[in-house]
Amino acid sequence: MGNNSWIKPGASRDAQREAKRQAVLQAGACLFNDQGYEQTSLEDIAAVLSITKRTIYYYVTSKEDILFGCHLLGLEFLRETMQQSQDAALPVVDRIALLIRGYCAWVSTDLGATLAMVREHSLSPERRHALRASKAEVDFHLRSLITQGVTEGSLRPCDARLVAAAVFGALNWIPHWNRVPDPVPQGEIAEQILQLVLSGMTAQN
Amino acid sequence: MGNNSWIKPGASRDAQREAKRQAVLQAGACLFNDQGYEQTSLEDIAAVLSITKRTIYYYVTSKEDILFGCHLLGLEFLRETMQQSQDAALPVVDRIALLIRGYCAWVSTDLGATLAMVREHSLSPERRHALRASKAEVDFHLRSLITQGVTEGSLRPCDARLVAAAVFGALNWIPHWNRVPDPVPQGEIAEQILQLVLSGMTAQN
DNA sequence: GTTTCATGTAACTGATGAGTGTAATTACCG
DNA sequence: CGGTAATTACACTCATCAGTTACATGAAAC
Repeated sequence: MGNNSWIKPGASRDAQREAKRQAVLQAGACLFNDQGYEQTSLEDIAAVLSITKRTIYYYVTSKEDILFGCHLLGLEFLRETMQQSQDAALPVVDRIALLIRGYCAWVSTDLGATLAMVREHSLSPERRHALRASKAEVDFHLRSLITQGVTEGSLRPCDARLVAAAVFGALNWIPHWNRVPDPVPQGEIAEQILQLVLSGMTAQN
Repeated sequence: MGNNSWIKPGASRDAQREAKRQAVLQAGACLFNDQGYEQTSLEDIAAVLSITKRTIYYYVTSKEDILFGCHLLGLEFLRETMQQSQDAALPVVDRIALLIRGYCAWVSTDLGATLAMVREHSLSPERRHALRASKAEVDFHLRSLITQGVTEGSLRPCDARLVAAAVFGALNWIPHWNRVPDPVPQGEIAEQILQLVLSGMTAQN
């Protein structure tokens, strides 16, 4: 490949192959986010990587494969973040804060943003369902944290489903407005959202 | 047209023409939201209206025209809502509540949801910029309300730009998850979001 | 040093869908 | 009624783009 900076000379062929496959996914994610999935041709992705369309098919079997690959890989990264907030020893509020900060960082990456930016219509029904299930898992995780907080009294009573949807809305919307040029550092966004969803915008008494 | 329930027999030809044009936009918005803009063909829209593709071109000049028409018409409806929250006699918090409730109702309509669901890539640069300007106007409206609240002390100090983005994220995300079957009544969503952004989810002391 | 992997070339297929031309037909307004 | 507006039928062009074929070739592995 043209700018073959990602090739690890010491790695095995399989590892290199996987690294290159992920480079395709990464480039795809970036373009999908910028131009939309439908507006991105495989030639576009090939051009970014300085390879030919034919070579892309050496690593994936279809365009949909790239999109779904982005989703799978993205969700893999998210899973790491989610696990930090599973630590039952921490107070619920801290766990929610961990989740929000982690999700915010994640959705600010290309692979994370793809989950929030590209709609599911271009996937086959099976893959669409699989994807929805994974997303529901994340959603359910926050919901159960909220429910737990309400039960133990640290959170005010609310409809956990709707509040979780609102929080994920605020987070998923980030890549829609925080684009180049001049993106706001992801950490600042996380803190503002955290403050908002934990304490609201109203001044205390 | 097939199901010509929208034809007002008493109306003038021009008024009927405009009514039918809006029926095209409405049908387009509905399909765009359901299937995505790219995945919706003009034949699809024609089929919903029980007319032919050729007839659609009697009312619009291009597919992009339909999308942009949805945006313009949708923004027109939003403007009514926005004006309610302009009433300077009301407390800032009440004005924010009016805006959130109104926006929530609006984004739950087909024409409103299109603004939040369909990305701008399919529009010409000029139209894209015009659209962004209109959206920025709405964004700026909430920002200035927040700034005002912070200045007068009714709202806690915060980055108005980021908080407004978070609120609109929560709102714009609604049509992404609140689909048929089994949609949550729009009013319930508004109340939960209001409570969240005004007071947060943490229990008071 | 030869075999397998990786990539390029370049033309090709096939499907899809936007948008048009034209003539004929139907509805309806004055 | 007569004329104009609205709509259909339908064949057609044109562009784009995913995915393929077949062959050549360079590079790394063993």
